[in-house]
Amino acid sequence: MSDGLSEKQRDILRFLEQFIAEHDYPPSIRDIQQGCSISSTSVVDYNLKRLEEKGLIRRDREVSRAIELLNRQGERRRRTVQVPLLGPIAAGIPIPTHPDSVAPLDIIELTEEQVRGKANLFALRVQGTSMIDALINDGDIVILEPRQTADPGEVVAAWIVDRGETTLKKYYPEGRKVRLQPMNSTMGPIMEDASNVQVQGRLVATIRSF
Amino acid sequence: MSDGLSEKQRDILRFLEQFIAEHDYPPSIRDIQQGCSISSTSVVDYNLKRLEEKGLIRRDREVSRAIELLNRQGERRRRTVQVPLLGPIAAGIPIPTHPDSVAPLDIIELTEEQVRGKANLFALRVQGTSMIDALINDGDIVILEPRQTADPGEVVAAWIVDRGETTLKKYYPEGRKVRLQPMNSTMGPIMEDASNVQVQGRLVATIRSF
DNA sequence: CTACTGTATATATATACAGTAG
DNA sequence: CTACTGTATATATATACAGTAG
Repeated sequence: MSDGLSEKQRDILRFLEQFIAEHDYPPSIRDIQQGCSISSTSVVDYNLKRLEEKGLIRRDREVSRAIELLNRQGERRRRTVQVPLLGPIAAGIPIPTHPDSVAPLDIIELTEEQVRGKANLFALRVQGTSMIDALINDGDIVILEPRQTADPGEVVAAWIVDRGETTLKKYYPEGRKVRLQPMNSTMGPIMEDASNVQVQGRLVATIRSF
Repeated sequence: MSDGLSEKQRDILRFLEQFIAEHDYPPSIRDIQQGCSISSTSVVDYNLKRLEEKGLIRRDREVSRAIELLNRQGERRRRTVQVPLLGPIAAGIPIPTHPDSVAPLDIIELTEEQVRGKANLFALRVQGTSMIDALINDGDIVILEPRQTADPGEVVAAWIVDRGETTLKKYYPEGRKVRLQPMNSTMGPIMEDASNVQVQGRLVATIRSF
C-alpha cells in the first residue's frame, strides 16, 4: 500500500476508530491486542509508536488509554459544538438577550468547522415557507449568531416589536424604514419603522433534510 | 438550581466536558479529584454514581477512564462522520461512481444528525454564483447523496456529457429535454437533451461561512 | 536496521471499607 | 437516608527488557 503502513498498523487504526465509536473512550493496549489478535502487548506498543511517528495518533506517556486519533494532516480531530435550539421563528417568542439563560428545547450539534470560532450561536426552527427560495423550508433549523445590527441584504432574525414576533428575512434599511424581504417570489416585503425592528441575529448556517 | 444537581456535580460535568475537549480521552477519577479540588477519590466516585443514576454519564466498571458523557435525553452523544471533499463543481471533473475509490482533496466532518443515516455522501466545492439565490455562494461546500435520478425541482449535481462538466442546478425534465435551472435571477436555464445529462447526486446539505 | 516473542514489573487507577456529620 | 473523610488494596495498564528472525 502507498500509505506506508503495515497491515497490522492499518488494522490497529481501524480498531481504534471502531472502539472509540463504540465506547467513546480509547482502548487500552490490551484491548487492542485482543481486538486485533496480536501476540503481545509489546507488539501493540511497537506499532503505536510507529503510528505516532507517522502523525496518525497522539499519545500521552504513562497515562492509561491516552491515545488520540489525528486526521490525515496530523491535526486533532474536531469535536462537535453544542448549540441550543431556542424555539420556533415566525412565532411570538422573543429571543432572549443571553441565550444561556433559558432552557433550550433541544441541543443541536455542529462541528467546529461549521462554527469557525463564532461564539454564542443559537438555533431556531423555521415555521412557514417565506424563505423557500433560499432552500430554507418549513421545519428546517437555522443557526444564528447574535447581532444587534446587520448589513443590507444579510439574512437576519428580526424582532418586530408591536407584533411581538420574530421573523427570518433579508434585511434592507431604507431611510427611517426597514424592508424585510422574504425569499419567496409569491410573498411581498414587510415595511416597518426602523424603531419597530430589532435585529436579533444573523444567519450563519442551515440544517436541512432534503 | 432546578436540574437537581449539586454544585460539585455540575463542577464535575464541566470538568469532564473540558478535559475530553482538551485530551480526547476521559479523565481518571484522580484527574477529576485534582481538577475539581475534591478531597478524596471516594467523593468523586460517589458523585459519578449520582451522575450515572441521573442519566448524564455512562460508566463501565473496573475499566480506567470509562466515562462517557450523555446528552440531556440520556442518549449517547453523536460523533462526527467524515465525508470526502472530491473537488470543485462547475469544473471539468466527473464525479467517480465509487467515491471511495479516489483520494479526496479534504475531509469534511458532519454530525450524524446532519447525515441522518444517508450513506456514501460526498462533498464538492461550488464555483461560481449560479446558486446565489439559494444562499449557495462561490467557494461554499455542498454535500450530496449519490443518485442517478431526481424528481422535478430537486437540486442536483449533473454531468453534462458533451461539455465534460459537472454543474449544480435545479432539475426539471421536460420531455426529451432537461432544463437545468440556475438559482440566480440574472442567469437563464440550460437546456440539454436528456441523453446528454447524467444526474450524479442530490443536494443534502450546504456548509457556508456567511 | 524492522518486526516481532514472551515475561516481568512499576504504577496508574477504580474501588472497597470503616468512619463521621447532618 | 445524603454527602462526605481518609486509607487501603486489588488489578488494570503501560512499559521495560532480554531475546529471536530476517
